[in-house]
Amino acid sequence: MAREARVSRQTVSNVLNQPDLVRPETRRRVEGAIERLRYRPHASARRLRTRRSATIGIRLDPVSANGISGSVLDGFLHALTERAAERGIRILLYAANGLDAEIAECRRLIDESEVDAFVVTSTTYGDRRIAWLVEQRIPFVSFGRPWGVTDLGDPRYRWVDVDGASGLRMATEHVKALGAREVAFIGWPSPSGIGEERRQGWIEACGLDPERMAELSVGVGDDVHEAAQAASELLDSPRPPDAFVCASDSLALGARMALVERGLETPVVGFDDTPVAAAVGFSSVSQPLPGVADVALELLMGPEGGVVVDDPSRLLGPTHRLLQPELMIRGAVPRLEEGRNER
Amino acid sequence: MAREARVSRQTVSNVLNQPDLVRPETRRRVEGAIERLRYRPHASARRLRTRRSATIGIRLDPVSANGISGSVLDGFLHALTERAAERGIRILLYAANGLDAEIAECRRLIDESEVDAFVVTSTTYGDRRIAWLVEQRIPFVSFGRPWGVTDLGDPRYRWVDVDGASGLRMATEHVKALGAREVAFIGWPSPSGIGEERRQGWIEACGLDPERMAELSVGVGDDVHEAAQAASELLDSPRPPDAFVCASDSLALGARMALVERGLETPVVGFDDTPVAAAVGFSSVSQPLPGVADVALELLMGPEGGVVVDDPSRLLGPTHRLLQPELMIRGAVPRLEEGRNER
DNA sequence: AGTCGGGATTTGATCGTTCAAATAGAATCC
DNA sequence: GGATTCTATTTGAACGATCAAATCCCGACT
Repeated sequence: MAREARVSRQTVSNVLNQPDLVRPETRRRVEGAIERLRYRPHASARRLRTRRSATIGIRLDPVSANGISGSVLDGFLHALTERAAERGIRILLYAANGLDAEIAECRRLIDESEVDAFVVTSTTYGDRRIAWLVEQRIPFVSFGRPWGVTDLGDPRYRWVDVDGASGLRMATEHVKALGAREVAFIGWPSPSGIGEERRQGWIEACGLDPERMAELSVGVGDDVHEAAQAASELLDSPRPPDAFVCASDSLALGARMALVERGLETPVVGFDDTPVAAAVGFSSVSQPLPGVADVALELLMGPEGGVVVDDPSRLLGPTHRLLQPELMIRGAVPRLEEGRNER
Repeated sequence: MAREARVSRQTVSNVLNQPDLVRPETRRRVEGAIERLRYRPHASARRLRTRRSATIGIRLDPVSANGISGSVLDGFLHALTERAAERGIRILLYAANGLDAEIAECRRLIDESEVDAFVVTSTTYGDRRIAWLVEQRIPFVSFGRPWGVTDLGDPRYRWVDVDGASGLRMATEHVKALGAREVAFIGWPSPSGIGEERRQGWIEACGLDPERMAELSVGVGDDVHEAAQAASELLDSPRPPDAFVCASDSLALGARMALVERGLETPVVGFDDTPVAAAVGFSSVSQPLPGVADVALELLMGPEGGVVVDDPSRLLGPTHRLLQPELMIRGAVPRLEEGRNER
């Protein structure tokens, strides 16, 4: 290769990595040779020398754990892979059963220099993985706030998340604009950071007095039938709500089925904009996954470039970001016979 | 490291890769040192020397294209990652818009020695990717038969798939065992290899005369509303069917909603056993994804070991396998109020 | 005793790249 | 004119592992 362009190997390397160091004339000659020989640098050799893998690890968690909203991780993964490719970064998957196994796997990936950093998802209260990563000074970013962590602003912890309260505010205001006056909220029982945050958005926007609010707010497991039952009870009560906003598409689907059963057209809004929402045709709050992926990479590597910044304090700028969701509005699909959606 | 165990670097390498070459006493000493120093071999150095990346590439396709059944790829990916890890193999993601972009990306991954092989999914009629991979002699295995390829048995093409006809046969027999006599089939319009195969299973098991069969078989887009409308028409006809078997969970969900609307309990069976089926509570044909992942790796690397076999003819044994699906049976959930599912 | 055989271990070379330092060449300065 | 500076390019070494060949060691055989 170097011979073909009559230059040294280092010049070839420079053309690829620091083109401005090379005289334009030489550069063209080398580029010509690269083209002719279809030369591609050997990734492993580069990694060995630079001591960077240019690869980010992400855990794929069990499908069963995700339910209908599994498509969120899916969409995120897709966006992340695309955006990372633009920076010359690869995404490596790993799987693990349980926290300890995951920590062990992360250790392996770092020790063997398979990855430079991790993207962590599905964070939980007092997540052990995160404590470990911080302690080991392994670069990572999490999609999801550190629920239960005292210092949300700790610069050693980089995170990006979507503002769920804002999402439910939008959802509530949307159904009110459609004419609803008494908007019910179906969420999960209290000890859920995400659920409580989403409920907060509804509280802020529903405009009901506290007593009525208590009547119209229910918490059930993330399950279609539980949600359907809860919705049924509300609908059969003396003062039925005239709209439902929900903390997830599973819950929204439950509400929707309760409504279908009664032949009602009451609007329902879900959360996560899963394929189910698109297929069934109800509105849903959509997380801006490409944006989340962008920000995640930015928090790891700065506004551009493909090198992971080890020390977050060198990033200049905040080490966490909260993004705004978007409401995907879908027609009410009054009767099944008339319904058609975009696909 | 080598010093710590008072042996040469090569002996350390042997302990790791060919332990039986090393005297047990020495081996123990080296293993002790490995433990003490937490030594882990550097993946890139190994890859550079061995000229193998021990990594398999797989494309993540756009979420929008998958709809409700996106969880199938998800589940497969998870199983594949786990199984590959057991063989010391990693899974690398890539994304691409369009066939040409995908081929370009594959070329890069191979040229830069990022991956040793590919797992191809979502195969289509006369898939160009596959022709290209075969021509370039790049090792790959596809999850999905080569629809439209003349020679299904071409040993240069390794594939694994699930027997959809068998799945629909099981589904049909199941609802008949529940007492159904006239089982309707909701599938996709003809020019779909997968759809036609699944229909075939219903044809074999439904036990109806051709004329009645034609009445009870409908083809619509993979869309909840279209399916609901088709189911509605059948239900409102003079001789309504007493069960539905469907080519996908989207279609099954549509049928289910048409039934809920009418307060009926007619059994419905879907395909792919997505989270939707679990959440809503209808039976569905489940693809054995861990098995598919196992077989895919076996076709690439032989019954065990972590080295991709470049020439399929050295595999001894068939280069393609058709697996049997399993029927996930769920209670009919007669009324929403009583329904509870496992999660 | 010397040689042979074979298992265990070591040595030297190599994979393909980038880093760091050296060199060559041209332009600038005093 | 020679020293100085700067740019463009080359050279030697190193990254950390494995391959292939060489060496060492020990017991068996002649």
